[in-house]
Amino acid sequence: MGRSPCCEKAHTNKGAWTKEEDQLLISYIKAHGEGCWRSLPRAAGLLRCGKSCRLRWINYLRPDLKRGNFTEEEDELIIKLHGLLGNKWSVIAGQLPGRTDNEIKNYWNTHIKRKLISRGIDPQTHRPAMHGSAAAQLPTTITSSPQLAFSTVDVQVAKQLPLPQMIRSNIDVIKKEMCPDLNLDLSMSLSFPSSASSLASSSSTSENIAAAEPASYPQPICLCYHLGLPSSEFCNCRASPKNQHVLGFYRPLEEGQYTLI
DNA sequence: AAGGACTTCAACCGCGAGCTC
DNA sequence: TGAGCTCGCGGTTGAAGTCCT
Repeated sequence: MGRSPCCEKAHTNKGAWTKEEDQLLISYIKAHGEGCWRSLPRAAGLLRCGKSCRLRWINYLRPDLKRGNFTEEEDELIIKLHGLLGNKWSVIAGQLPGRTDNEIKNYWNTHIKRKLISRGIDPQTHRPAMHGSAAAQLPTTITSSPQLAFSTVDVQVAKQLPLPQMIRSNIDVIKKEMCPDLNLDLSMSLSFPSSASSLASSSSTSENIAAAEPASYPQPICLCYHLGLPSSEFCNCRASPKNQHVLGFYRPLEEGQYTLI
């Protein structure tokens, strides 16, 4: 029944890693690859627990890590993703190649929080900082609380998927588990009638009908753009075949093929 | 130069999900 | 079926470095 403990805590080192320990870990992983963290320390000749080895490798020793300061673009992307996802550091890190969740979490706490506060923005809600009754009067809806909507993120899957697929994955979970009857079609449009004829039935003036001509509609607006995501990287929005004034979020299938979600 | 205050970030801790036996 | 284990996550800590007086 069960298994033996992952390590003998009494015989493991703790605290800062030495160069020798780093070298042992690097050489072992180079030779054998990442694998069973439980058996790695003994196999590599390290007096550390597997958890500590994993952390050291992931956060510090991995060769694909990007060292150095965060760029302005990375800053802004972190802020936007945090607004969408909340403290899902691993998911956010998945969108920033070469950065770790620990690094982003530290950077958020030491730099970005302060930056947002200096802009007059509450770092938790991403809203203008307010005090007292003004803050209390704000509505608290699901749409104003993205952290809630993403609370059931399958992090394992999300970390490996591009952002649009991750959103799709969460929508599936929310549909199935939370609100099976809820229509979560991720399409949006401005609040104008779906056709001139329908408008004609509700209004008898020719001026209104003329004003509703499709040619006079404004360009459709994309939610991804509104969120500030770089279109080339994440956005696959297309106009709906049913209504050219509605932008739907499309999941990429193969080169040039998309499916509306 | 000294030492106290503040900042940074690597590492630890505890927990939950999922897996194994 | 359920106890126990592994893995990975987010929150927290504390040593080391930097700034300020």
